[in-house]
Parts: sequence; structure tokens; C-alpha cells
Amino acid sequence: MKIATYNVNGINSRLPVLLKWLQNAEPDIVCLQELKAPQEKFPIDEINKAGYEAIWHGQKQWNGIAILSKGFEMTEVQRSLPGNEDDNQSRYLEVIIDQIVICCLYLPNGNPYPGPKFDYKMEWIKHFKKRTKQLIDMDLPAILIGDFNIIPTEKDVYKPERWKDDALFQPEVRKAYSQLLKNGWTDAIRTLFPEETIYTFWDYLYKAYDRNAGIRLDHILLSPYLRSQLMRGGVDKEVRGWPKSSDHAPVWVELDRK
Amino acid sequence: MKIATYNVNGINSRLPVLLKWLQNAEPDIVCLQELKAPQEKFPIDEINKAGYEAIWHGQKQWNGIAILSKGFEMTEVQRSLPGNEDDNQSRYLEVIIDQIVICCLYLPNGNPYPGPKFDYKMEWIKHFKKRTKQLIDMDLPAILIGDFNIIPTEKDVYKPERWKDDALFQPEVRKAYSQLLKNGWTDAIRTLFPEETIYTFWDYLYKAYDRNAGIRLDHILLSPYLRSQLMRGGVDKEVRGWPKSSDHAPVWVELDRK
DNA sequence: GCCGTAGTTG
DNA sequence: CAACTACGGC
Repeated sequence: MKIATYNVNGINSRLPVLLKWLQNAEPDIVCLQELKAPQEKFPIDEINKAGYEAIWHGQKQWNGIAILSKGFEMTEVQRSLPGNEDDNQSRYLEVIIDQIVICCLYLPNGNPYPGPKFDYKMEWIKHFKKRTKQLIDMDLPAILIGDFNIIPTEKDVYKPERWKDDALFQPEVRKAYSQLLKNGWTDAIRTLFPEETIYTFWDYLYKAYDRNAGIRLDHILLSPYLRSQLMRGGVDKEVRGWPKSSDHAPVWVELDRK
Repeated sequence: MKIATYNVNGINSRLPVLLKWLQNAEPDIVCLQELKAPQEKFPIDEINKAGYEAIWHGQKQWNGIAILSKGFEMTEVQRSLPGNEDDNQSRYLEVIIDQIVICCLYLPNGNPYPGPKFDYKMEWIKHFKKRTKQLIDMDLPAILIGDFNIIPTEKDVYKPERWKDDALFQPEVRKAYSQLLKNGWTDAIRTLFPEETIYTFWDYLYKAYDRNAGIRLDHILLSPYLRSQLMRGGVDKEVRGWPKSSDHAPVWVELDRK
């Protein structure tokens, strides 16, 4: 089973690129972030035509997440972070597919640091950690997947010193990420490629992609039960070079579900 | 030699449509109006890639004209209407190609009538007529080509009575046009098709194109010397039906230059 | 740079 | 209906 995440930066502007990538990559499950479209403007007809069912949670101008599935039945569990239901930003969607709890997230960016947006990020992380703790405690097969807006380590950024004041690279944010790993979650991509330079985001500005001036923000974390099923994974980096692409690239893993 | 005019209504928004049309129609010379782009945002690289050289006169938000040439050398003569150089609107460009003086124009719309914008239109026409008179007096091979924003006769509009109060159809404007013909200029399209209903513009609103509720605004006028060289001509009406099209269609003639 | 939003013009 | 100006967000 191939599971992917892709921050599309506008589902409707990105539709041709998304459909082309779906056809090439043939993922079974896809978690999307930054739809930037209200609920009623999600292009469900074209997604269906490509062979995917979808559950999505849109929002007028920003945020918005979706989960696509080809051939696997989906059951919606949550459309906001439990304990954070009064959050008016669409950033969390949880479904069960093939007995796996799939948590699609678009964690707040938090810039500028410091400030109220960063405080909101830390508050969101607090609720998120509570949820991930529950999933671990219940020994469920689960995946945390999406745009974490966290650069985990200095390996995951082209010039660490330039990101010292950025909300994506603050020690308390990176600590929250490393605690997830300590609690039993496995960073699938880093596990498969322990030493490689791997980025998932390149800014639109300053020809960042041409210079490979990227950062790693999009992650796939596996619960202990699923770790042994991890077969392959990667970043579809070339997609970032296509015309009219998102500033993120798709990230994927293949699990051996037997 | 095939010479065309096309009011693109935004050169950068129209680029895919323009390139597709250039490839299909293969004109040698193209006069463009309503670039709606400043000088530095003209997409010269893509135009070059399509095989055309270009001279253009951009303007920040409105107006803007260009002349493209494939395989014929161009010499710029004027980039504003002589006698009207302090006009700050980019509406006139004159070049010599293959010994023909080509006058690309985007005549002011003039709405609402009456008012200062209509006065500006009449003032512009006054300067324009002076220039056309000079060209006739000098017996030069010349073409007046572009968006005249003039509906010449009742034949050239789907419902004349609805345009009685419009600046495009005022008697004094139509008179200026008929005087050009009297002075020796030949309306190429009307000469080729004396009785047909021919439109070059259909409003974006109210499904005007589907209803063929159009008007004829884009004209190609030949000096006496060139009249005998007129072989063919037409309106590429289907282009108006393409996705993301301009509200105008391209108009073209073929001259036998021997 | 490239998304979206709203308002203005034709 | 589809250009434009702006602005906010990342």
C-alpha cells in the first residue's frame, strides 16, 4: 500500500499537476494540505474521474486538508483535532483505511517568531501531542502524515544558520518533534535514508529549487505496529520542477500490508 | 504576405491562446492591442521562441500595442501619433516592413458618451486623420490596422438600436471612418465580403458569443497602392470560442507582394 | 513567487 | 465575464 502526502498550495490551481502526479505515482492513499478552497469548491468530479474517493475539510481562503483513496474504503474519524474543536482553521483530518488510523495534518507555520502566531502553533502542537499519545497508548496501527512545518534537525535544511529566527526551526518546535520519535513514532523517510540530504519544500523565490536551497517539512510518522511494514519511501522531487508546481513536493511510503 | 490584427486584452493572460493561434494561422505580421502590461513585462522570450521579432510600446495598466514579424525586417517609425506625442496612452505604433508603412492603432473607446473620454476620442481621431492624410498624399503603400473602436455601419452590429448612445456608434465617429474611405482607404474585410454579417468582438457577458451578439471594431484599411494586392481576408472567429480567449477575434488579410 | 481574497473597470 | 489593482499569507 502506497501512502503519500502533498501540500498542494491551492487545490484548484494545482489540479493539472496533481492529476499528472497521481497518474505517474499511483498512490493508494493521498493526504493533501493547503487546499485554499472552501468546502464547495473542492474539485471532487476531477478527483473522482482520476479514480479516487475523497474526504475533505475546506476553508475559505487558507488551510484546508483532504484524504484521497483509490480502492480502499475510508471511514472519517475526526475533522478537527480532538480537544481543539473550536479551532476555526481546517488543519486536521483523521480517517481509518484498511485498519490504519491515518492522521492528515497541516501544522501551523507560526511565523513570525515570536508572536501570537507562534503561540497558536505551540498550542496546536500541545493538542496534537495529546492525540498522538492516545494513539500510541492504544497500540493502534497509525500514521501521522502531512506538512508539519517543522525542520527536525540541522540535516534537514540547506543553511541552518539562516533559519535560527524562523518558527519552523525553533528549539521548542524541534523538541516536540523529537519527543514524538521518543514516544514510539518512526520518521519513515529519515529511517530509510539516515544520512541523505532530503528536502520537501523549496521557496518560490530566489530560484530556491534550482539552487536546491530546500528544507524538509513534510513527514510520515509510523506507529510501532506499522514500522516493520515499511518497505520503501521517497520524495518525488522532480514534481517541484514541473510548470505551475506547488512549492512542496510529494512524499510517500510503501507499506507491506500482507 | 499575411497581415493580422488581434486585440488580446492582456498579453500575458492571453499568451497560450496567442501562441496557439500564431501556430495555426501563421501570419507574417501581427498587430496587437491592449497589451495591458508595462514595457518590461512583455513576454518577448516566448514570442521569439514562436519565431517572431517584436516591437512594442507597453503601458502600466491599460492600452499598449505591439507589432510582431516573422522573417521580415522591421523599422520603427513612430511610437506615438505624430502631433500627439504628449499623449500618455500607448495607442499607436508605426513601422515599415517590406516597403509598407504599417500603422497599428488602438483608438480610444470613448465611453461614456458624452463626456471627457469621448472628447479625448475625437481629439485622437483628429490627430489620426491628419496622419492618414499625409500617408495618402505621399502615395505610400500603407495599412491602417487595429482596434478602431468604431462600428462603421448598421451592418456591423447585431442590434443597432441598442448602440445609439454608445461612443462606438456615434454619428461623428462613423463619419470619421467613412471619410477615411472617401479619402482613398479601402476597408479590406468589407470589400471582400460586401454583404455578410461580420463581427470581430463579442462581449464576455451574457453569452454574447453564443448568441453571436457581436460588433465589428477591428479593421484593416489599405492605401490605394495596396488595394490591388488584396487577395484574401477574414476573421478567425473560432478563436473567440477557445478557452481563456480575448473578447476580440483576430482579423487578417493576405496581400500579393509579388 | 505564487497562492488565494476583494474591489474596480470595461 | 475576465482583465486590472491591492493586500495577506507562506
